[in-house]
Amino acid sequence: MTTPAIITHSMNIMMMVTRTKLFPMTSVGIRSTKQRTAVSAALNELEDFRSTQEIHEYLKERGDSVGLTTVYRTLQALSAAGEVDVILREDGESVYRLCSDAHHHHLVCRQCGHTVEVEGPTVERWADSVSAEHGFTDVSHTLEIFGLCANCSAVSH
Amino acid sequence: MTTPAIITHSMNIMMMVTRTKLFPMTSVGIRSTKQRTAVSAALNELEDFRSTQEIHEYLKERGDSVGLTTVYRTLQALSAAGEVDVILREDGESVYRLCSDAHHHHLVCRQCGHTVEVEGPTVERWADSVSAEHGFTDVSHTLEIFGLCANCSAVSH
DNA sequence: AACGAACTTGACACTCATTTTCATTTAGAG
DNA sequence: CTCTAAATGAAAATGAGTGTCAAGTTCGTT
Ligand SMILES: [Mn+2]
Ligand SMILES: [Mn+2]
Ligand SMILES: [Zn+2]
Ligand SMILES: [Zn+2]
Repeated sequence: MTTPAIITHSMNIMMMVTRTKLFPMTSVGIRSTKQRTAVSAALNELEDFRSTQEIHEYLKERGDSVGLTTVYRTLQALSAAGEVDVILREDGESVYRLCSDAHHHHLVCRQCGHTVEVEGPTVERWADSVSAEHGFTDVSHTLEIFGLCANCSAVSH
Repeated sequence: MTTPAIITHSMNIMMMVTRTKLFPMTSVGIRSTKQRTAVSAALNELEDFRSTQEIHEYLKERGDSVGLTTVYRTLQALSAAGEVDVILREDGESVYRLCSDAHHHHLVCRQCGHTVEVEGPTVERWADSVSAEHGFTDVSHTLEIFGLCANCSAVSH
């Protein structure tokens, strides 16, 4: 009953297609450029959260060199548009990842960066009710779980 | 049935006493200095999360001038020792606060900084179980709720 | 296909929180 | 009191992110 490799591969392809997000050029005045396309492509290929500098480096190695300033601007625009998720690493650096559309949180390996999306309807309700109890409005929350993934746990004995 | 001012004052004193935490000088080689005492005193007086620079400024106005580098070092040592809580503001700057001992999270006003400690046993269990399901070990989590406190909500109509 | 206004890019200078360096001062054990 | 490891703080360095602006590109219009 093991999942055949071929199926896993197809699933990966499906996931990539599902994850594809382009720079939001829908509204007037927003233009499609090869730099924005390259950044979107990089996010599409990278599985885990990456910093602006890492994505810039990735593009350079890949051949699609894009100015660092442009990578900063593009990632910020994508996150402002809600097309990518951002989290602050413990050192305060912002890292980006192309995620699914639904509201979710992350389980992040602090060793290798491996990321799993997780949902918790109970947590959402708790956050809403505790906010309301204290009269807070216009609330948002951040919730991330850091640890060692199964792989990294095994490696370190 | 309004709480008399005198009682409120006593309660504040009690809270201050309860909240008091000094720099951890228990282990050998750790010394008690007037700078560390001053930083602990400032944390004791400040209610909300404050940045290193804000605490440095507060000490200057207060008369207990301490070098900025020393304030950085002291706050980092206190947070490493678990004596104070630290959270990353959305701009990536670290802010510190003297909190209660028990594990808890925060409801933070993004306008005025007013902070409320909140607990959520359900959330803790959820975080543990979802981590276990994915084989993660050595997990920790961050969870903060940002919004506008009742006061700030009222002010902005 | 050519035009041109608005948008975009990227090299470079700059900001500012945090870290490093290191000469000087200080806590506290003996 | 003396001595020395620990601590301080002024100054320089670091580095992620931002502002500037001349040059390049996109795309609707002609
Ligand atoms: Mn949530
Ligand atoms: Mn918790
Ligand atoms: Zn891992
Ligand atoms: Zn407020």
